[in-house]
Amino acid sequence: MTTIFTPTIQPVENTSEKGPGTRRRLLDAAAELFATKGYRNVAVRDICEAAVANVAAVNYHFGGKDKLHIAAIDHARQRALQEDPMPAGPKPEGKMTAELKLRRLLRAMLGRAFATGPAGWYMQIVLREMVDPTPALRHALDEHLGPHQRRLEAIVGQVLGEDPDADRVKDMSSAILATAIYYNSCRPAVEYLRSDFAFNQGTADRLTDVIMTMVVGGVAM
Amino acid sequence: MTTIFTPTIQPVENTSEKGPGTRRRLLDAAAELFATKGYRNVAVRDICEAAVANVAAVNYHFGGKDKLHIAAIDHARQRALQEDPMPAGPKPEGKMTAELKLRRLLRAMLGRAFATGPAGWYMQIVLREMVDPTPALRHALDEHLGPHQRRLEAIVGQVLGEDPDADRVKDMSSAILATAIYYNSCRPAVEYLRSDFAFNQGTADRLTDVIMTMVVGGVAM
DNA sequence: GGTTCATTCAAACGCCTGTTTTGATGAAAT
DNA sequence: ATTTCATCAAAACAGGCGTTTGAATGAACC
Repeated sequence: MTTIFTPTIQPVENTSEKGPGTRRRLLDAAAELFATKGYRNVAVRDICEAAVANVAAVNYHFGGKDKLHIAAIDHARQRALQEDPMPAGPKPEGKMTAELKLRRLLRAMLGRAFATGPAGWYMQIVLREMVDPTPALRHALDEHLGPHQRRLEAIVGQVLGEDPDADRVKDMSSAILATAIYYNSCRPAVEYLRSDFAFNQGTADRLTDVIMTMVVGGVAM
Repeated sequence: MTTIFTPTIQPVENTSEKGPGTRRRLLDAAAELFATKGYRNVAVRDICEAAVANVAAVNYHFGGKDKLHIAAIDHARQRALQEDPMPAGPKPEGKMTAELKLRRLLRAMLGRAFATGPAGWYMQIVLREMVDPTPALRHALDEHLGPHQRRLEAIVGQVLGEDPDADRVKDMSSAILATAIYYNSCRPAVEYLRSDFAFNQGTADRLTDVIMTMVVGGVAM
């Protein structure tokens, strides 16, 4: 029984020339489509067409649409981190005030919520999981959104000078997350309700200011 | 050509005994299922089974799943208003302070976002339209969420003492709406992220306080 | 009794979905 | 030269979907 020891041969992922391999093209196409249209609104055939691959490729490389979904979530984070390594990074956060830390994290969240292209896929695909859960919900919360939310709560706790487990801290953190979700997942509705609303980085700056004044205003009770 | 004048005979909607007619049962079942599971996650067969009706009934009475969806949205408002006529009603709002008006509106939004049963269907079904638009999006925004949002912006404008069209007013109003959407549309994720979170009216009270302190704190700049 | 007509029903239709099958391809190993 | 094996591709598959069909029902009206 040598088969047990065959190391499932990681196929070297085509480090040669002639562009990325099929597996990588599927991950890119899936991440983009899942992020922009949502898991249930994207057919496997759409992904394969976008990736210039055969319909059977998804099942061959990933074992099913759901497995590809989970892989695409992790892949989206890698793409986002290599394009925009801003948050979570061991930045010069050491001596920043809590308020500045919060401002930077909030700005990064909104920046990604507004971003188009690979940098925006990650947040879009994870936030979609919250508003319309799929079998990948637990993975997204355990590996991605959960840790992020705890980091947010820790900073908000510092700003408010309260225990990170206090209801008030968690409620305010949720309000911040909620705003990111809103602009990220309700984009068509926002564009219809506020026709003058511009989804650009300047707006992200303005919203950062508004929310920061609300949070630090909330400190004064 | 007498046919022109036939009044499309409103079938009296079965005012007699033996329970509501098929059309009404379909509307109730559709409103509940669309609210709890979402338009795309509910099959016409599910609705008909819940309404104890034949599969063809939806097309006979409404002309298609999409038409039933729009009718169910309007029906859900009627059900909500007759169960809980709180918001929008010509209450003694005349002499209230702007802050109190806002508190009452916010409390009503959160109450409905948390509500289970017919009173909660309306907000759930409309907010779902924002995070996962369907062909009924324009109807939901024009007839339901749009007017509500303008009312919210008017009150926030009064609280902040600014023009209701100012960006700051609209941004804060959006943050309030975003919070309602969050607790309403991300319920499974919230329950997983905050296992101690209770979806009850007491929590709605607490959240009302938190958000109010953030908004009025934001006044002080 | 006969006619009309809104309503209900079982069955089927056509389409789209994710998945599987079967065989071809081509480079690497023997 | 032959075998091996990961990869790809075309076709078919089974199931679910929204919708349509055509007949049966049954009360209202002449």
